[in-house]
Amino acid sequence: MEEANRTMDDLFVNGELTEKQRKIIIAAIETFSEKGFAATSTSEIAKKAGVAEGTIFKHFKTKKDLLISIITPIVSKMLAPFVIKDLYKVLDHQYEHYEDFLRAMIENRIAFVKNNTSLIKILIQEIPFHPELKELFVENIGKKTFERFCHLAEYYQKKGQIITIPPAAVVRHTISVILGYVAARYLIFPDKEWNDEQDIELTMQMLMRGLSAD
Amino acid sequence: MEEANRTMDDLFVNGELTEKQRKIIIAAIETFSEKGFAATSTSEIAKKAGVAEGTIFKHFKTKKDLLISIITPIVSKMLAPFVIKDLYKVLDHQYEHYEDFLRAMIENRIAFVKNNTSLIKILIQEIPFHPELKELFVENIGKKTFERFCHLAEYYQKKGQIITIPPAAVVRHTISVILGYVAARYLIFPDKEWNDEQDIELTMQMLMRGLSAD
Amino acid sequence: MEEANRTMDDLFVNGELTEKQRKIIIAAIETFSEKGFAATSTSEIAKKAGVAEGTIFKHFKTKKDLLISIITPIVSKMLAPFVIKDLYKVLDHQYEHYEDFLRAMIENRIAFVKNNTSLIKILIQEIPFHPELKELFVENIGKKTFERFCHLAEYYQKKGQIITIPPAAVVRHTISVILGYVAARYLIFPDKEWNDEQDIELTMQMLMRGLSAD
Amino acid sequence: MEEANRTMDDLFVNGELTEKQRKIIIAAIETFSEKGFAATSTSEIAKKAGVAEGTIFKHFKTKKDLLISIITPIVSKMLAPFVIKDLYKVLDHQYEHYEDFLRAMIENRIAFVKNNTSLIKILIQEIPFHPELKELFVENIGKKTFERFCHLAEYYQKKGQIITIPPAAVVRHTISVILGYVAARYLIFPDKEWNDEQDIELTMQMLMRGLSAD
DNA sequence: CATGAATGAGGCTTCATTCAT
DNA sequence: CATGAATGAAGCCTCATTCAT
Repeated sequence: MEEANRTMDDLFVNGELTEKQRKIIIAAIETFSEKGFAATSTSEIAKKAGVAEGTIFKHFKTKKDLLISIITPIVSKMLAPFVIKDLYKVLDHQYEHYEDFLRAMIENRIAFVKNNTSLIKILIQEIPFHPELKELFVENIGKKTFERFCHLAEYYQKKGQIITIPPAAVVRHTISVILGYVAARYLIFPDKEWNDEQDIELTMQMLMRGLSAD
Repeated sequence: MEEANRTMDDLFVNGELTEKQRKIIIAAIETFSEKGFAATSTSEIAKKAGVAEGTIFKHFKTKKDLLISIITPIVSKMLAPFVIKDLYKVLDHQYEHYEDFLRAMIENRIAFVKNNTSLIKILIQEIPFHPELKELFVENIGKKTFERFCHLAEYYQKKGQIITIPPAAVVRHTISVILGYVAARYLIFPDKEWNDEQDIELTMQMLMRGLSAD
Repeated sequence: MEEANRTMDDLFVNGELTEKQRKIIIAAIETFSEKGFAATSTSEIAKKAGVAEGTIFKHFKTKKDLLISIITPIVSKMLAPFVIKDLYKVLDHQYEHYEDFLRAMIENRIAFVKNNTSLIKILIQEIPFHPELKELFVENIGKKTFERFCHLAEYYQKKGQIITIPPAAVVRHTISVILGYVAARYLIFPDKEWNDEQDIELTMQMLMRGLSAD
Repeated sequence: MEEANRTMDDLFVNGELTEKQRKIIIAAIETFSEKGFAATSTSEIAKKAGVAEGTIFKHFKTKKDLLISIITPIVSKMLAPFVIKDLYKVLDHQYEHYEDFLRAMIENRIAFVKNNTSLIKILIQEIPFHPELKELFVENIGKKTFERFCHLAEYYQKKGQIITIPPAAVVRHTISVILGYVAARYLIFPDKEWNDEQDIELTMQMLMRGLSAD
């Protein structure tokens, strides 16, 4: 596990996981994200984790169970609560402008993606093939987060800062732009040379111009 | 095969494929996109194609060969030339405004995604795990297409229509917004109720405001 | 087919074999002797022979049939009759001494092995696994040839040239020595450097000393 | 496994082989020697060994691995050291005459062949098709053993007991005669009626007469 | 708790053989 | 006569999972 995935430890260390369980999960994350869930064998995970094959099944009834044990925390404990907390904070702090909020947001998201590359890759790869995961994701991110975000958008619309079109459209556009940048930067072409500060700045400009009232 | 994948037939029918080969490819596309490459068994494909398992291997040396035979055409024959031709057309027709170009573009892309949902899903899912595919993709789309797109952006910048920031940023932003919309609409939440015309209109507005000079 | 297997052509050309049949047989001999019967696929033979897979089965009902069609001639048409004719010649010509007979014999056998390396390899490899072949061989070589050889030995024993022990023992010993040399020279270590003339001379000496009366 | 292969147990029992591994090896030896390596299926071996097919591959990475695990011990642990030890013994004990040495030798070899018929059959059958095996064999037997044997021959030549021709020729001849007898007796016609004592005696006589000085 | 030998179902692939053209 | 597409049985091997130690 490289530097990049620092949060992972936070996710899986503090819990009531034993040392072996942690090793298994770490190994599984690494391998799943490299080769995909279906192409990863439990024996490979066992070897990489330094445990016996049987040990995996003592802790995770099934290979799929292991996948779910990996994905659930990101979705339900990390993404959702994270965002939600932030959103509350946002509403409390009352960022004066949508732009301020977005800047906080984008920083936040970038940090998250940076620290969880492997996990996010797994999430993206496996969601389409596992209905439970999809539901988990849609319910948490798709519904709760999206809804709150919409309220926020409305709030800034009422303040006259951003155009008054259906807030859902604002939100989707905002997410498109941010995720588009983050995905290109960290998932698709992580090895290209990037000028992070400038790129973010430009992206913010284009996004804000597109949304600002007037 | 549902309605949605109409272009597929264009891709795999006209060629010098025999009936059986076509059936195999169709079945493979369907299954790969539903369950993923690694989780699909050749026996399953054979059954769905109404063919003996051995027949698959008479036509495709390897299971992976089958995957490549499916993906190569979308990447090299469809996406790239498609876009490139369009870009030429664009330069010939001399769309007066970047917006006109974008509207043509977006329509074009939407049609393409609509008709090739399965293939695109496979492409997205499998690229991370197959270096050859990744290279194929990067070389064709990432390089050629992106470059031409940049030239276009510059052209409209010189005409004073869009902000003068590095054209690459303009292009990335444009792609983000378009792909973000298309992905959400056709790949991630195809079953949500959408108001296509309005959504596209709004997206275009936000995009154009973000990019227009002044 | 290299120089070494010249007789093969004699064996399979003159017969009523069509061109295709000959090509198939030549290809089969080459491959069988290189990789063994069981490890050779009919498709490989077809490719090497430049014919369609089906063509093989038009001419040889079965893969095994092809093997038998290859081996039978060496055993029944070549080895046996060859030897037998020679033996008659021997008895006619009335080689004065057993040694003269042996020298003729050894030359004869060496030429035979040299020209039929591939075929003999196949013969040796496959006989143990195919009872019909074994019987074919035992009947023709083991019985007929051996018997005649014994009569000859007796003949020279009566002439007082070789020791009077059971002729079968004389024959077996003679064959051991000759085959031992030939096998080492042409089958087992064909690539070692050999001093043919001297080696044969010495072998003959040791053999003759061992057998000569007194 | 019949009586005949008693030594096999010595070869494969004492090692650190588990019971299952032993069963697999025994079954493999039996089947390989009966039908040949290529014509033997792993499922057949499993069935005969009373083991699941997968178990074979837990212990031997590959079918070929199984073959090598069978052959290596005969070549490297049995033949070579056996002979070599004997040769030392020979030189220590200082057999007075080459004949004494040969008698010891022939007895020794016969016992070996008797107890390892199956293994030797496999060895002979498979060496031509597996370069690694060939090298293994040539290196151990062909080189080391042959060389030592030559020194011995020289030794008896100097003692004036056997003819002074190149020792290599003496050795090859000796081996021809002994192997010729042993092969005929135990491998080719094991079912013929043999008069062992007399046959050996006669063979020895012919061999010795052929080699003795004067 | 942990191990790893054992399992047998199933995966990919090859093969001898058939048959319509 | 020849072809080669098609077959399905069988081959080698991998895998998730179990269980006795």
